[in-house]
Amino acid sequence: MTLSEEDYIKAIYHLGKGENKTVSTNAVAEQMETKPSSVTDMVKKLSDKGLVNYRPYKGVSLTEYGQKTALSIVRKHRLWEVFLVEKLDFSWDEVHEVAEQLEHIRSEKLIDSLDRHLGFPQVDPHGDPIPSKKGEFKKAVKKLLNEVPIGSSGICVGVKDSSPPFLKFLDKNKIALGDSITVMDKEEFDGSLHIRIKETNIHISNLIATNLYLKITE
Amino acid sequence: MTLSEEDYIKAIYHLGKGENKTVSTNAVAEQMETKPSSVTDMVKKLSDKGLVNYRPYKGVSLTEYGQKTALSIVRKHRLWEVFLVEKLDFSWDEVHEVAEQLEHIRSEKLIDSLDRHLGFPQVDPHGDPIPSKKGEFKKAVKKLLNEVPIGSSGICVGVKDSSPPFLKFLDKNKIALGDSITVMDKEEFDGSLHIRIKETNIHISNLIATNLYLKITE
DNA sequence: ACAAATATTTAGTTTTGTCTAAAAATTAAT
DNA sequence: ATTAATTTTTAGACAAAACTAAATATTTGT
Repeated sequence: MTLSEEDYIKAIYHLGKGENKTVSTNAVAEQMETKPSSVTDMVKKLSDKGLVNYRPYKGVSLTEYGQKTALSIVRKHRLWEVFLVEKLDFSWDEVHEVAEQLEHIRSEKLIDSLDRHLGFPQVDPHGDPIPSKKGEFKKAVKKLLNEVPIGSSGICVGVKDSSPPFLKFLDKNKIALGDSITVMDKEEFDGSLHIRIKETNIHISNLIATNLYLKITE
Repeated sequence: MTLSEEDYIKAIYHLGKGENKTVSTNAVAEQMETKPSSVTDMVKKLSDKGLVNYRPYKGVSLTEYGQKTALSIVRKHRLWEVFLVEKLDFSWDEVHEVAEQLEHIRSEKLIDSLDRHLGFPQVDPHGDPIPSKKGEFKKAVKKLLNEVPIGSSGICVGVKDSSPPFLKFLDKNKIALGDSITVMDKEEFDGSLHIRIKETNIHISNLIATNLYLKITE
């Protein structure tokens, strides 16, 4: 597998949203920032190698082997992201570019050791699940905080309202993207929530909760 | 800089033994496991880019810019080696292949953070010095243990006598390749040495000391 | 259902890094 | 100091991965 082949496999995987959908040549071209004709060429090669199913004009999907390959790349990418954030103090938004490079390093021992070194993390800093060595992993969904059931926890991944007052509120309450949040309890009366964030419990209104996105793994 | 260009720069650097010697096309070809004609092509390109001085039939050497580049690659390689051994429990002889890949990762922040994370190590697991960010570093020399002055320390990098009895002796005394050894004192009478290895002091004969190589940084 | 719009593929180039075979320069040997 | 041996370069080809422009399918709108 060349670097380029790996990038295509990953692109097809992500466009299929983890589900193994058939995706169009154009979609792949856009994702890869390349031309559709280049995609056609590459997809033929990947098909010859048994990594994808390709029917001209009809699109492309991953074979079982292709999926395994994609999951192994995703696993490496996400483990490196955890490493960068946990061990090297990278922030949430600085990790992607470097992980894009690190995900291509070939060494099974390296990845297994890294996994152990990090304590076998289940999710990356964006709340996305890390596939196991065998390629198993939980699905992640994005939900508004007010829709998260009591007892569940997730990673804060975005805001619905991005007005300065709201962002200022988050800042004052030390709520940041990438933080892990657990819903401890809900008040029936006003829909306000008791949440736990970074070892402290706080109480937030329903309005706040309807403007914060969490990523939850089931 | 492409991966291949980086590999050539590193090869020229290593053939020049850290000193900036002019090296032959053939020597580079052998080091890179490629053909001399390929080297000629690449060396012309590197010359156009200002990384090497090249005179046809006369050989090639690094420019100042080329040396800077080489040192930055060597720095990355050696820092990753330390990481693999110290943090991921790789053994002495497993690190090289993986570090060859990791040394090409491009991110200044990554390397600076890694350096800090590792506690700004001065030498890699083979006892070779790690260039600073600015490209400064101490020279390393390989010496027999009996030639090491009192007070100096180095990394055990090899044996002169590799007979089973000697290796058994080393094993029994918990002396292994990659260990850091400090010479605490010498006995005038028989040339025996008091050395410190892994937090314990032991006493070894002169004969043993004449068969162990240390790498010392001045 | 047919023309127009869009999506996809084909054909022909380009660049990078490699190779082989042949030519030229350098070094060594008598 | 010539010839022989070795080293190095040149010339021409090839594979990978990209591109452009043209041709061909498919989809859409009326």
